[in-house]
Amino acid sequence: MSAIRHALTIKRADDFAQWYQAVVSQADMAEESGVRGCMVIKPWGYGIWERIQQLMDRRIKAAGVENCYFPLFIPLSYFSKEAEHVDGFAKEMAVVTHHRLISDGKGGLVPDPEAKLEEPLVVRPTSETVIGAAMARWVQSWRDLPLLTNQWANVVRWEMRTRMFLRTTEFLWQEGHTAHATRDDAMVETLRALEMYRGFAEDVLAMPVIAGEKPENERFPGAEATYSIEAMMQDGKALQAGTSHYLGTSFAEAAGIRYQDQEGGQQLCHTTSWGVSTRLIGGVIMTHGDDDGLRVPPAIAPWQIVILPMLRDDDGDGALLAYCEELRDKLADLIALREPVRVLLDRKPGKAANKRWDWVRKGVPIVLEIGGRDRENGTVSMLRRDQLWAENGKPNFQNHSCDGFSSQAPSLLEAIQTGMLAEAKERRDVNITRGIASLDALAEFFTDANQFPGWVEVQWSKPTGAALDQVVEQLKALKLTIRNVPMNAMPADGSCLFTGAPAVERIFVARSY
RNA sequence: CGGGGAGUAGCGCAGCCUGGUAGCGCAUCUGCUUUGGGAGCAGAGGGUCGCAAGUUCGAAUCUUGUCUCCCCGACCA
Repeated sequence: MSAIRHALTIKRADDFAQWYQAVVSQADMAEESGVRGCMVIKPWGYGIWERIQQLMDRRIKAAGVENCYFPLFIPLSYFSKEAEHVDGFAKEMAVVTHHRLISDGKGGLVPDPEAKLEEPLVVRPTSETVIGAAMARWVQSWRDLPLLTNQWANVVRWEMRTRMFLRTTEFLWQEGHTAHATRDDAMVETLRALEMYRGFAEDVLAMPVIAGEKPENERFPGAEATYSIEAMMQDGKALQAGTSHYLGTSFAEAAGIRYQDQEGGQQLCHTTSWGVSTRLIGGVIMTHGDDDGLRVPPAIAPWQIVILPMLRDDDGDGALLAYCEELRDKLADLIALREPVRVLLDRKPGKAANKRWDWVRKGVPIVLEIGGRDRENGTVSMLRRDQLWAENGKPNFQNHSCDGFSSQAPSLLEAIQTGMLAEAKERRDVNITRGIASLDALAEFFTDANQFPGWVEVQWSKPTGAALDQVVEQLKALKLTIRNVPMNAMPADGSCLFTGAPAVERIFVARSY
């Protein structure tokens, strides 16, 4: 085993943070941009995002939600209409104050004082306010409801500490915004979006998640209820991978989103918002990556199968390439995971054995290396990314007849997809601990010696206000946070870990990103 | 935003303390030999040392400022 020469030099177990960065760069997903906290997303990383976008967009539209696009700039005054909302975001907003530059006389440029904006524009950190203003125009009658909109956009939050894909200053996301006649309708939509995210994470990203409600202290600024999906990373930390908010009527009140009901009265709308971002890619890395780099679930792999011809710069190359092209065309006609198979014939110069490791680091599900002998015998030499190493410590190549491989390719890709989910699910389940009943026992469990503690499910009495603040402080001392209250948990049957009062529900407690 | 570390060739680094106009490995290019599994030998190209001021005859090296990245903390939908 120790003879294995891994494709990365840093291992997960040695330094998870460094390993994460190595995957991002070695898989050629993204790089630094020179702009604080902002990244350049390279073709492989962006290709994964495009797959996520495409499949998520399909689900959004299937729910009757329509795409729109709203401005990047939001007048500052829009924010001041909702007090909690502005408090939540004030500290991290980029502000545009001028619209022209002039020479500073020293060869540089400075904002022209003459060109100061009357009202500063905020670069959107999220679009509730500007979309709310539009909704106020679009909704007049009960017949206009529900109003179901979504936008794919970039947003900016001036975070103090950034990490590629997980928390960048600018990030890409989708934000759904809906308006409804009643609280019940809005809650149904909030939970529909949550369930959409849960299903997407598991079926598409092969990333098991816990869907649940966030505690009061973790709510979106201005929301009445916030729900999240939480995924467990391989270091045992939790990643909030998507959120859905029931906003009540406070945003409707701030923006004036009202409708006339069937009795002729004016009513405030109940609104929701929900989003997932490029952070999902960080989740995929930390769920599926290994000591050889990324592993991309087939559903979101820009290329699912890469063919590497073993060219020798001689007369045989033409026939070999023709053989590979024929195979590529055949595979591209197949359907796997309900879409045409995405197969690349990599004709770039270089030895197949070298290019193989680039694709391993990128995490392509299947690599086919094909040489002259394969062409003569009608075979392919296959390497599965999820079964990379043979017991002898060498790459685990498997030989198939060309026809045999083609006929199996769709089911193979589907098996890799479900296998990755099963593996991640098992790892998550064995790293959830139950039965810890006191704060001391919790502290004991999360000692520094326990390198991969995972999550703990505890029971609590759901304190609010100052009592909740105290709980949050106690957890903070242990570097812990409440992740969420899982939707489908067993009913509580014990006492509160924090207060000793009878417990009312179960919550997950963990370290988090 | 506080504490610590770092920015020198595409990538990874040495040189800096004790100023004298730049070096190693990988990658790249050329040639030859190899080649069914991350090739070998020989040769070559490539850097205003993050940026800006200052000290100096002279700055990668010393001083100050600034930008960016990494780690820890605070913050964080």
